[in-house]
Amino acid sequence: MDIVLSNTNDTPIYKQIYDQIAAQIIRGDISSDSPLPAIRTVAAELKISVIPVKRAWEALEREGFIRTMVGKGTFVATLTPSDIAGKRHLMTYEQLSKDILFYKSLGITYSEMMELISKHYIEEE
Amino acid sequence: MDIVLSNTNDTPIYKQIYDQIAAQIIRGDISSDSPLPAIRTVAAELKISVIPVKRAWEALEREGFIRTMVGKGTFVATLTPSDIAGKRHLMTYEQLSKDILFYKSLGITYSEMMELISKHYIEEE
Amino acid sequence: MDIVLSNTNDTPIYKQIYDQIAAQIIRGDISSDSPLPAIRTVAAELKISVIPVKRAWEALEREGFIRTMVGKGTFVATLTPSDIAGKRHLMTYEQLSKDILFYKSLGITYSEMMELISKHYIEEE
Amino acid sequence: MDIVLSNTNDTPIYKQIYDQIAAQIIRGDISSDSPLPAIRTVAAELKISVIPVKRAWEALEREGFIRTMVGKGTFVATLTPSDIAGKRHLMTYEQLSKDILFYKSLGITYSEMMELISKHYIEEE
DNA sequence: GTGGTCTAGACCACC
DNA sequence: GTGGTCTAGACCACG
Repeated sequence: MDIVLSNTNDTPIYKQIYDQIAAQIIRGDISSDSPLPAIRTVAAELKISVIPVKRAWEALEREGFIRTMVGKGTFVATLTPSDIAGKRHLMTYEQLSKDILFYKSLGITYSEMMELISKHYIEEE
Repeated sequence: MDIVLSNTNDTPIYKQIYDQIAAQIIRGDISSDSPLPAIRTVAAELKISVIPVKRAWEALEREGFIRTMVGKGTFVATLTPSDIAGKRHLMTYEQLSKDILFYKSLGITYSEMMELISKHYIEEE
Repeated sequence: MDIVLSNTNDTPIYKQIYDQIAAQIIRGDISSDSPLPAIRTVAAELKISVIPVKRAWEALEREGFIRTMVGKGTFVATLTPSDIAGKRHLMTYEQLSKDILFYKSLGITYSEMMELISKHYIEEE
Repeated sequence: MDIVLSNTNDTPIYKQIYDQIAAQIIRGDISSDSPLPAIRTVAAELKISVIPVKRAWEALEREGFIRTMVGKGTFVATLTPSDIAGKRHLMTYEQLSKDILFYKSLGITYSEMMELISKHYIEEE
């Protein structure tokens, strides 16, 4: 479980956990059907309460990333490549459309956008 | 005052107002020194309380977009083109870097990103 | 009437007028019994409404700086040197005690205060 | 939380709270990272609405005195001595320069000023 | 439990 | 008329 939490960030803790696990599944860092650590273990490792971890797990289950088997633990769902592609699309689409609208509303043109993206992608490598 | 509020959106009302007015000033839709409608007028038009309007106005003043004269009203600040460019940069930069990090964490490559942007820019025209 | 108004300042206009005229009387720039310009004249010169000028005049009269003679105009009151000393004391005392309390609450010591004052008095000459 | 509110004072409640908390942090009466009471607790203790308390907290956060963690509470920021010195300077400088200008406009000389300060500092001890 | 936001109404100072 | 501040109450998200 490679999870890094940030306090300076205003993103809620449960969301940070959700995003990072979802990303790891989408990227294939965690493979289908592999077991996830127990909620309490994660909470202890991250030195936080179990509540946000539980909320993240619930969200992951709701979105089909993981499945819980009572008494046995939680496991990454059985995902086909097309499942993963679909989920990846889902996670990018919503935020992206919000952002694009925002940038367009500021009068950012397509070419300016392209330039900004390139710059950031290169800058941060 | 072209302001459109969304309830389905989880963005707070005052932030929606702030973003839209700031965008209008940045785009030049509202010119320097022109008066803004009274906060109570805006509140009435949008059928909301004065509080979120007031909060938006306060934020706009804090960021130098407008200036308030008690008893006289609020006015767009006197902004030079470079002022505007600076504010535009400020409003895009922070959000963008957050977003880029998010997309990269999902394993989105540079070319995929470019593709997504193009698609959205074209799609929504 | 040497009056300079500031919009950037959050001090109300009527108070700015009041303060400046009172200061001119205290300093002796305007002598006892000399006539003040008509309210409308001042308003026109300062390019503001008559209302704040009127409020300033009322405050000046209330504090004994000027007296109004209906149909004849307003005049600086007849002030003895000790009257002036008293008024000067009045205008400094209230603000000063507020300020001192504020600076003391921030843990500013007497010697620090002295140093700051010296610095500002010299700096701004 | 030693906060004393004044009704006779024309300073808004939220400003009084802000000033006093900021002063306590600057003086070191409240140490870095220590928790502040819940805004609703403070509101109840002071027998006022949560609004002015919230506004004070927001201003304190904006100025870097405290940091808020939703669901956990608010805490004094982690401040180095030089941070504190900087904030102290900031809070004194602006007000002082305003005051000095005011007193100078009344014809108060440097030596008179010094005398007044001494008198007040001694008087109120 | 915590903070974040909003409503509906009120009173005040300033122009 | 304008903005500035406050109350008393409510509902929500987060931990």
